[in-house]
Amino acid sequence: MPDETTIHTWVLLARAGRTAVEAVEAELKAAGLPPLGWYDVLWELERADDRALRPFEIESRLLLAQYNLSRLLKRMEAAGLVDRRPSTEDGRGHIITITEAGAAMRRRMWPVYARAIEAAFGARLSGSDMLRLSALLERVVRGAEEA
Amino acid sequence: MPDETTIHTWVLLARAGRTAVEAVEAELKAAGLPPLGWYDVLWELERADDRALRPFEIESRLLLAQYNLSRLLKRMEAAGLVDRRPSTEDGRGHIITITEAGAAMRRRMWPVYARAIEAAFGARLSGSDMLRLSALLERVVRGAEEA
DNA sequence: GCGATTTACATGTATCTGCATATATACTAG
DNA sequence: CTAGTATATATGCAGATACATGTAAATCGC
Repeated sequence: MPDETTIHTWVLLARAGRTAVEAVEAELKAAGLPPLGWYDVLWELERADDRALRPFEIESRLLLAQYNLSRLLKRMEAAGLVDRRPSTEDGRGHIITITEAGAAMRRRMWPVYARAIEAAFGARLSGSDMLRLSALLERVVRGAEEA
Repeated sequence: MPDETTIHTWVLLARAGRTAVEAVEAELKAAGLPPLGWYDVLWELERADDRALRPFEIESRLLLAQYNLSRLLKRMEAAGLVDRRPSTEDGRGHIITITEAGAAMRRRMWPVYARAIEAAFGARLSGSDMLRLSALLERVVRGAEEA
């Protein structure tokens, strides 16, 4: 059973994660831009080999539920930010690529995203504290991956 | 603009918070219990004076959107876990109290919740690291409250 | 090389959330 | 007082999410 400190820290972690994301989402929305999930997909695609990924690859990288990603990609395709073509190697599979409009959208989102991170989060900790936090969270996240 | 470490830490924070919550939600669901939000409301009520709070008080303590809480309370009332009566002091207001069934539900949820925290989170950090993480998150959360 | 299982992805349906707005009461200025 | 504004709560509607399940192709066991 967890001790008091662990419980308190867990609650803080949940709250800090939620408010951090909400702050960024609010800025994106205020700027008339799509939500964070769209950015994540665009970014994964842009840095992938050939700017292309299979849905199941995006799913595992972003820890999204399969049905959730399926519909997210449908919306992004409808918005013209990604393209979809059947995989030649795997008859079940699709290949998702980022369009030029998708890359442009990601470039428009980034400064808003970055400024929101700095304002809602970066400004609150010194560089060395940020490194300490990073190291601790890294261990929390890595532990979760195993399970 | 944020530096690389800040961005990386922000992403870790968002991911750690989300997976931490999801791990607990999954355990609650597997045990046939209501989601975390219900627990939070029950807990706030139980530790409040007279085990009663106005909706707007719950809202500010849990950082919930007003319309979201309104509907959450409706569901919990339908499930018999809370009671609602009009406020005598404020004609606009309601007073929410926890029922005996609500208190019993919270007691049933707690061990599942606690075990999930320990497994998904507590076991990954030593006691002293947990204290360090707590102190850092505290500063992140406090900063967010100001804004 | 064929049935059984697994993997990749989609979708119907129910529930939840967000947004805008409604309703009613309280407060405040003059 | 009264008009205007602010606060407390609810709700119609649209969009997003969760769950269960469907479809199709790949892989595995024998």
